Amino acid sequence: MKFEHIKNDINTQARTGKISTDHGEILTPVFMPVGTCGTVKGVFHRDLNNEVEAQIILGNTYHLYLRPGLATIAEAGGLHKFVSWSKPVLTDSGGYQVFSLAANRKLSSEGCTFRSHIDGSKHFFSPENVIDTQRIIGADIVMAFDECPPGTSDYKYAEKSLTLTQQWLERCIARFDCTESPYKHLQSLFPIVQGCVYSELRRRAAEHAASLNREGYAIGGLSVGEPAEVMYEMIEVVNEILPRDKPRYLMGVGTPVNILEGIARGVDMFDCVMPTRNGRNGMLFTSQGIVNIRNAKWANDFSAIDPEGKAFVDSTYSKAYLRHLFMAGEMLGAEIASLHNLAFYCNLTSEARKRINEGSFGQWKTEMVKKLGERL
RNA sequence: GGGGAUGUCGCAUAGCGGCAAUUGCAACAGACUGUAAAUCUGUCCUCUUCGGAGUUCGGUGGUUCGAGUCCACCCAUCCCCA
Repeated sequence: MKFEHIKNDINTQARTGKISTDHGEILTPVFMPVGTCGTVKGVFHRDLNNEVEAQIILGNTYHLYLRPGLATIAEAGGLHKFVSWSKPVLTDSGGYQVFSLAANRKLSSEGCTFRSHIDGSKHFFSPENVIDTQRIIGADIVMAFDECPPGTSDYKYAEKSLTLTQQWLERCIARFDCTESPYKHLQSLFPIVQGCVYSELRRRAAEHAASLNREGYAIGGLSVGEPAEVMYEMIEVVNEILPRDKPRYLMGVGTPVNILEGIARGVDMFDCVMPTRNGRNGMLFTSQGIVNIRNAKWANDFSAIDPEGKAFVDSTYSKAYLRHLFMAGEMLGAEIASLHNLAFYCNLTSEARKRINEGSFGQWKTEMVKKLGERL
């Protein structure tokens, strides 16, 4: 993997760049649709390519390991082939599931024992086997195995958690560097900077990660319950330290405004379930702000879903029709909303790239944040 | 004409002397940030200063401290036999 720095914004820390992988190039800043179980829920790959213009999608180690299982993925020749996606893939390590499925797991310095949410079966993840698993899945970008503490954690717990994450990171790297892709394409390992909401811990984590000299870095453990302002502050602290010539990935974030604020602080990569999950639940991110399409006020609004939207669904279908689909429980509604939201997100980052390259990012960002509303 | 059954908050249901009244659906609103989510939460007779207050279970009377629940008559609907 190679990262080429293209342009720095004049007024902010925003920058554009190009990541080159064996499965193609990624222009940054980029939004990466989440495809946890080998599918971006409700969206055809064809539409991810042509309508959303997704450059890379995510998969999840925990979910794919449990189902369909590594044997199937290996026999298929890796995840790309299994799911018929020829562009880059990034896999999350399962660290987030250690957090979100906390009730079913037991942490130790060795790793994490957990019970499957599918059938209750018992499993064990260690930094080593999580790397091996991601090798088999064949992700272009592989994430370190980390612990993602809640945003409300106290300093003591956050520090302890960070120490564990750092130990796991070194083990991940050791394993990664003595193994190779079974499919002969290059893979890269990104460390994850933790440290909760504590600047001191974030600095410590960023310095440690930076010293390990990897091809890219992630900022994890944000947007997990802390106020947005605190998240922005943590991004600033970390990006001050992370090397400028490597891509920075803010994990799991966020709202359109979060993304713009992240870009302004030097973040290059984002992923979030919001466009798909909220879309399935009837919430649209549009150029005119938030639309809860199930609200009665749209019942007879025959205007386009988003007059400024780039995806075909935006101009093809009306708000009234989309509301009807949701009220009737028709699955096409969720599909249209997911496609629209993803296109909105990817168009937002695409526009950000254009503005940064033109030198007008700062002003545009301020206007967009105002337009999209404080809620976002 | 004779016999039987049933009427509860939009619809459907529960309710068998202490009830503003069960549950489902519908409706209305909210939440969702490295996906255990096509999910979840709240409201859903009227008014409310969220403490309550006022009117309800086809209708009218009655029994009772107390009636959606028991009794009488009436009205409506459905079924069966003529």
